[in-house]
Amino acid sequence: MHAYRTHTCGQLREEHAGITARLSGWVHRKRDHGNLLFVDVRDHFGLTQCVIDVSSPLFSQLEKARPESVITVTGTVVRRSAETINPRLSTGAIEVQVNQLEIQSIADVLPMQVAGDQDYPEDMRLKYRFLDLRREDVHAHMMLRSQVIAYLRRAMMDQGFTEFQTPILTASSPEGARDYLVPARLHPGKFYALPQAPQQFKQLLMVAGFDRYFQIAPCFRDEAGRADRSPGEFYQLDFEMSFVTRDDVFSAIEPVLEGVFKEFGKGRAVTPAPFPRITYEEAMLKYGSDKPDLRNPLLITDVTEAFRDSGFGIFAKAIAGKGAVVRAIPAPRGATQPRSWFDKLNEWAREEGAGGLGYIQFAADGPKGPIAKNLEPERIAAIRAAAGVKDGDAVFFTCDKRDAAAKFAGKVRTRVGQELDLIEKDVFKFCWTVDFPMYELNEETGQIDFSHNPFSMPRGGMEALETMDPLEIKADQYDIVCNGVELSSGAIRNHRPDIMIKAFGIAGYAPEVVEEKFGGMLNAFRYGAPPHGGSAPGVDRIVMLLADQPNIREIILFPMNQQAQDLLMGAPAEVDAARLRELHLKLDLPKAKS
RNA sequence: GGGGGUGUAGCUCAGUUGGUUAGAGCGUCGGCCUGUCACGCCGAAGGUCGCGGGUUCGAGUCCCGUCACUCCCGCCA
Repeated sequence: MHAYRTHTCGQLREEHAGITARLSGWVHRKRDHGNLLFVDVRDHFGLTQCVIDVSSPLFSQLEKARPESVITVTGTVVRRSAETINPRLSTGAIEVQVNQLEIQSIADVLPMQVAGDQDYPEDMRLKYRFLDLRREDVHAHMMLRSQVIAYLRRAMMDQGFTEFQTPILTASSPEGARDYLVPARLHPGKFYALPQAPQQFKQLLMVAGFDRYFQIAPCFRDEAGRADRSPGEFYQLDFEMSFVTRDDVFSAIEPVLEGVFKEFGKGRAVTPAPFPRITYEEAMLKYGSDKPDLRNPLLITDVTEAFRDSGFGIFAKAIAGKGAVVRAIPAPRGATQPRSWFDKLNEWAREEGAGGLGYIQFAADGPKGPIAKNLEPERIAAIRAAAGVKDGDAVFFTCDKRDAAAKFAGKVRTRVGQELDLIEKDVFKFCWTVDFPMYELNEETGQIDFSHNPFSMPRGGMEALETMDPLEIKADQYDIVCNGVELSSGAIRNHRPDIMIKAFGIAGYAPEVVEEKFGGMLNAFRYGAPPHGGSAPGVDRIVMLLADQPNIREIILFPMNQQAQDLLMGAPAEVDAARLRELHLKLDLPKAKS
């Protein structure tokens, strides 16, 4: 039995001419001239053209091998004549003249082609993922993913982090998303939960004195998918550090992120560390989002005062009545856009659920548009100054309660930036969003709720909790954002039981409840806990950005569809009655739809 | 849970105000072809037009319902 191959399909060059080589791989494409047959043999490494003519007894055998059959060919490597060299192929200077052939695996007629760049429906690609993964682009994305993860591991170790595996079968988390549950056979009626993140474990590792931990961590959440969000499971670069301030966390992770985007960004510019820091408040005002896309040069400004008690009744009434605010979004050169452009955006605004989208055009012969007619000239001048626009520009307005106006202004900013082609290209722009509010007012209940992570340290610690208006307290919490994509959120954690009980008290939790729900963590913090903090950038998101893919399934090997089904393996699936009995489970299914 | 889009050959799609036998490209199968590399040329097979109901002399086309996929909202500390 000989070896399957002497070379890979991406290996042979002109200097190999004259030798005998054996290649194994898939029949990528055949070009059958009747008496002369070219076969491109493909493997993980590349493509090599093999050639055989009708005088060979193997000719008809090879002619019959369908695309994607697996074959081994042996033959002489020959230099191609000058006019037949294929410069687009790394092996294009040579070809292999076949004199032995083995067919290892015959392929049936394919449900989807591997060669070529035809699009296929998502569900077919997932069902035949093994074929899809053979395709050049998809294959390359998975290699990129692997290389990114290898780089992240090295970079984190270089920063002094140690990788640990934390449990997969663990306890249900009391807050956050829906857990995936696993029935515990040995404990009837009880369940394990899959971790939504190794949050508590990594904090325990800090208490245990490991100083700097990281993990390419699988995370499980039973929530709906999105194009950019995998349903079910995803991976984070989870890390945590002891004895650190926010600045220490930033300076540890910034070089890792800058490095991975430089290494795999194909020459695209990357924000150099240190990344800009934007407070949550500033982000909501200027960018209309807590994840600002800094590639977009447009900045939102507040122009509420220019409309207060003004002649433009709709806004003036909203300001006086429900305390609305007005935000201005500049549209450079917008004054020269036709009426239809504004109508189109206005229609879009209505589809987005806004009342409409007001605007002023600053034309050479004066302000124009429905708002300008009803607004005093000095007010228009004030808007113009505030928004920082000049003749020839336009300004859009959103008017609503503070949060809604800010968020919609953010959408307008994005839309106008796209419409006017203002978004910078071929660049990765990073920033930190910092100082998230610790609490927010629940509009339905009137109660004060945690705004994000209840385990973050409030900025100002116990003193802030005791003296400040809860809605004014900031958490020492931060998001890392790249091109408007939230890569992760992190925090300096609250490692003090007294501050934690106080913090939960403000959100309406009695001390006994906190003890009952988070006793494990609290207990650990009572025996000497270092101040600590960390974050967890999403690996899938990083690879998506690097691969420039809008859909997360393009960069995951075996993704589930939006309904959280694995079409290839047939998961989830029913289990037989014996298994259910063993687990002490009885099904109580919803009535089938008739 | 809610909203939008899509659904015609194995795949990508076209299909006119509702009209007679529903088309093209890729793929498959057969024939021809000794320098192609998306080989070329000739031919063939392949369709319950997602499914169900309705309107109509007549439905791929219009209406209602339903299912599937996809995108978005909710959700995702």
